[in-house]
Amino acid sequence: MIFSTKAEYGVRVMVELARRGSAQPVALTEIAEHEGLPLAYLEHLVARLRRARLVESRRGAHGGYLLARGPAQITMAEVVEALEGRIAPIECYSASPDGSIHCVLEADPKRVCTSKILWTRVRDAIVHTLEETTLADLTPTTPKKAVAA
Amino acid sequence: MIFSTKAEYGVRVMVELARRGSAQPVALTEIAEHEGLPLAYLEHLVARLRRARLVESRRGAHGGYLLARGPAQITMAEVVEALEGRIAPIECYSASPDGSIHCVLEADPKRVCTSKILWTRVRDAIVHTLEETTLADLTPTTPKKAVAA
DNA sequence: TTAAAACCTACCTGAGAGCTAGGGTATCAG
DNA sequence: CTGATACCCTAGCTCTCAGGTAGGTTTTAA
Repeated sequence: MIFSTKAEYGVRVMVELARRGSAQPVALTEIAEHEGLPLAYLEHLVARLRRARLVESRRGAHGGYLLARGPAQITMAEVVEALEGRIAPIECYSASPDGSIHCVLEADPKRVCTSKILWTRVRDAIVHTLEETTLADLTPTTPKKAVAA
Repeated sequence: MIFSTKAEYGVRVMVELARRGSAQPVALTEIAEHEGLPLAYLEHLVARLRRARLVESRRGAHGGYLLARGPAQITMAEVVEALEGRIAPIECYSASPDGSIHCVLEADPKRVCTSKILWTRVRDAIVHTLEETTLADLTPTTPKKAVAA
C-alpha cells in the first residue's frame, strides 16, 4: 500500500465534516460510529488535522470539529501531507524540506542518480493530483443549497 | 515513503543492466559493488524480475543477467509491479485483480465510498507515469551507437 | 575439477503501523 | 456547581513486515 490508514481514515473524516456542513461542530464519536472506525485512533488523526489548521475544534459538551475553511479551499495535498507527512516516493528523496531531490549517491558529484528521473516524475504526478483535488470534489450531492438558496 | 527499497534498488539494477548493454551477461556482484548494495538482498529482487520475465539469467561462470527486451520495450510500470506487487494507494483498493476499486464499505450497496474518487485519481496518475516511462528514458548517454551506427 | 556464478530456503531483527489506556481540561445544561 | 460530554495529551502495546543474513545446491566456463 502506498498510503497508510492515516490518510485513508483522515480523508474520510474530512469528507464527513464537509458533508455535515459548518453550521455546528460534529463530535468525533458520531463520525467514528458512522464510519465504523476506532474513536481513540481517530483522535490522533484529527489532532494532526487540527495542528495543520485544516479543522477547528470546540471543546466541551456539544463540542466537536469543523472545517477551518470551505471544502473548495482545502486541497487533498494539504490533507494527505498533514496526515502522512511529506510525500516522497522513496527514501533518498525525502531529505530536503522543499521537496527537491537529494539522492545520497550524488554526494559524489561525479555520479548522477539516473533513476531520480523516474521518482521525480512519480512524485510530481501524485502531488499534482492531490493539489488538483479539493475536498469539495469528494463531497457528494449536497447540491450547495446553502450557497445557492 | 511510498515505495520501498525493493523498487528503489530494483530500478537501479535494471538501469545498470541497460547501461551495460546486452552483449554479455552482467554478474550481480558487479552491480552490487558498483551501487553499494548488499548482494544477497539484490538476489531476491532480481529473482522477482526474472519471474516477471524482465531479465534473463545465465548460470555458471561468466554468468549473470541480461535484459529480456530492449530498454525502450520495458516500462517502469512492469518493473515496479514486479518488485512491489500491484500498485494500490490504500488497502481497500487492492482486492480486485484488474485494479478496479473495491471498497469494503460498498458491500452495503447503499453506501458510496466518496474518497474512492481521490484514490482512483492518485492510482491512475502513478500508473500512467510508470507506464509512460521506459527503461530507455532512465539510461544515460549511451547515445544508441549500436542502433544508429 | 575447480571457481564463479545463479538459485533456493530459511531465518533474524528493528522499526513502525495501528491501535488501546488512562488520564486531564474545557464547556454547557440543569 | 456538578455532572456529562467531548476534546486533548502522553504512554505504551503488539504484530507485521521491510530489509537483510546465512548457508546451502546447481549450473557452467575454463
